[in-house]
Amino acid sequence: MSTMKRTRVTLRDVARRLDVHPSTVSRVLNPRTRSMVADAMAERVMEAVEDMGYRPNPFAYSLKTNRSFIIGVLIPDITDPLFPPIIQGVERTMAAAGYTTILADTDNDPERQRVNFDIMRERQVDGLIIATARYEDPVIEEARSGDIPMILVIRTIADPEMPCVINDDAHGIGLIVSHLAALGHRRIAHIAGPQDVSTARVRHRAFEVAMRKAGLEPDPALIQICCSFAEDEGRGAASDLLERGEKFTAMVAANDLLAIGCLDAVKLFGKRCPEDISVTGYNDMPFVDKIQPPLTTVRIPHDEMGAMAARLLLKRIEGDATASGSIAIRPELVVRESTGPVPTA
Amino acid sequence: MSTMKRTRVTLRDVARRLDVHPSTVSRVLNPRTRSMVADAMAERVMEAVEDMGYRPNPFAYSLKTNRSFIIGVLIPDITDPLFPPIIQGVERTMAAAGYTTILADTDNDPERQRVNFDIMRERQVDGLIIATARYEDPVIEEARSGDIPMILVIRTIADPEMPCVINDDAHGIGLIVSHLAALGHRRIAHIAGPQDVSTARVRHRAFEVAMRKAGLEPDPALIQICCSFAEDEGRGAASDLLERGEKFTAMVAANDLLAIGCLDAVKLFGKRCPEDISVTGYNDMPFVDKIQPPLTTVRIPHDEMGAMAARLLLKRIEGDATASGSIAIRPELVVRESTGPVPTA
DNA sequence: TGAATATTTGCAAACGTTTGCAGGGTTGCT
DNA sequence: AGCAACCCTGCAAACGTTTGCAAATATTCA
Repeated sequence: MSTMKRTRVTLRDVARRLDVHPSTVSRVLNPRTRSMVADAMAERVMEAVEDMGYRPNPFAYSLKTNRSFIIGVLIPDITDPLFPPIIQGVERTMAAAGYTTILADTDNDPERQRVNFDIMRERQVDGLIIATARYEDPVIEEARSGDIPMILVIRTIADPEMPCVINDDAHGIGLIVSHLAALGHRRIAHIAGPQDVSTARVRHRAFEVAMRKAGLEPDPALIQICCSFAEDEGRGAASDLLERGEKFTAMVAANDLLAIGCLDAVKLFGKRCPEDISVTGYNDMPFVDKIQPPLTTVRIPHDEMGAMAARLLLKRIEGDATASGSIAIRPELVVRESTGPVPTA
Repeated sequence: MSTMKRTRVTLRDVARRLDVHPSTVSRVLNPRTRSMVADAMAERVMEAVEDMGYRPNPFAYSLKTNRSFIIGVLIPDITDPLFPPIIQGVERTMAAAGYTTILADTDNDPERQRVNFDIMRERQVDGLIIATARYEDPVIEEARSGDIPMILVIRTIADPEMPCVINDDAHGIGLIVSHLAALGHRRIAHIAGPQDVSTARVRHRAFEVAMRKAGLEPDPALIQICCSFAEDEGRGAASDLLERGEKFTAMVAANDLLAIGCLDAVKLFGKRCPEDISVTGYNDMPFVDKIQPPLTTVRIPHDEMGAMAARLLLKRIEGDATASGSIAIRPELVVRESTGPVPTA
């Protein structure tokens, strides 16, 4: 075996060695055309392919067929613990189906979202999984009519026709609110997320309807809207509430990161959680059971959602355009120590 | 503007429109050959390119040039909070340089590492950033002689010639041990990581030399070796120690995840941290300051390391093969509340 | 002015596949 | 035996670029 394998072995090389035409080799290798060639020949071909260590050139293939077997994933911020499990779910099921995943982190910036979207388009990805959707998202809207299949995950857009894999936010918030109501809380604050992303928006609405359903009137003074799903935003919003001297015994944060910020604020103002104020999160992200106090939150199976989105996308790519339909997963409540009975004031 | 843009516009299309040869257009677009064509012509070409919305076909380009402008990243487990910042660092600097990043999660499995490595090879990546190296790693060893540039990050292999971006583990462990020694600890346990990865191995050795340098003799009975960097491994190892009734006042875990497991075990056995036993981690991963008690650990700038690895790789890809050399970053100690003075027994 | 040289563009052959079409050889059927 | 039907394989034209070489034109210089 020569150590100088200058150039990779090509379809033509193996054809030459067998003294057949390249197309024959090609046909043997392609399952769809495999049956066109005689078994004996196929046998010989496979042997030579094996022996020579032939590997198809993906560029030539893609150039010819316009299929890249690459799918793109758009993530708002990969350091947010929410997203790695999703990526993992996507990557696994895609890899199993023979696809490679290319990743772009948009840093929560619509401008970078657009740029990355274009890059993926130029790379001719076979499909796109998007976790960066804003509620009204021009990039996605205008790309919909395009030729490239895409699935939203976690966040969706205004148009209900858009295929997506999300969780049932209304249900999740319902669980939280009735949990708190059952503990006797009546004055409950809501630390809402950025209203241009669907999850934050829906959770906000859901909070109000859940309150009413529990026989409580949501107080506008107790609703704070944050600009992003970040810890310090949560801290700021909760501090605001506390500073203004608002009266409340529980805070429903739109996500775990915000909730952690709230916890900070509670400590900062010399209050205790849950004795003075209960706090809840959303997502049950990793390690949220290790913080002090362990956070009551809502669990979403993020990896599973990634996998589902991938499967949905595969169906679309493989032409089953009818196989549309979105999926909304039912989250479950996980009660820990950040919620407790309302203080007997 | 027709809404039916059936097929993307090609180099030939814009050439035809200008009544020039495709090669001319190609030359205008390529910075290296740009000077070959007259300015006036170049002007016209650019205009047409702009106007027709021409985008080069990456497959054709790659097929011709054997350059993919794709780099691969091999990660052992993307849900380990250690790695997202690295990925982010890599992705950002690569994107800025015009490269796309493809990601593979090997799930800590050598077999999957090999498979993913091969896939990337077949995809003709221009370079590889590898965070999955084991100390003796046949896959990497045998790929070294290959044509494809690669940089290790975080973990390295036995051969010191291999280019990598790591942290100075010996220094980091030194900081930890002298911190504990200064607090009066004399019987210090070490919860080591899997010895087939360089970080765990080096930290283990470093622990012993740091102990001696502090005038203490490391007790083999106080050294536990875990099979993976996982929480439950840490819990198991620490429980073992406690169950055996070993006497010690501090535990140096090889990383934060193991440390969290240790903390669990301490609680489980009715001890308090840091009053009874001090615990330290390594990495200063996100949220480790929020757990109870906030963890004393060693900080590594993961995103920065990702970026450095990317820059190093770019240099190699761009032919500056001389620009080798590895980088070892000096970590810093961050003291929180999981370490305290030795209990006055 | 004429030859040498420099500048600009065109030509055509790749790069490694896929695939419609056609031809040659077998087989089956009447 | 003759014809149709089939099965297998080869042929050649793509796919959209890049690039060495040649040709044509413009410039320089003595």
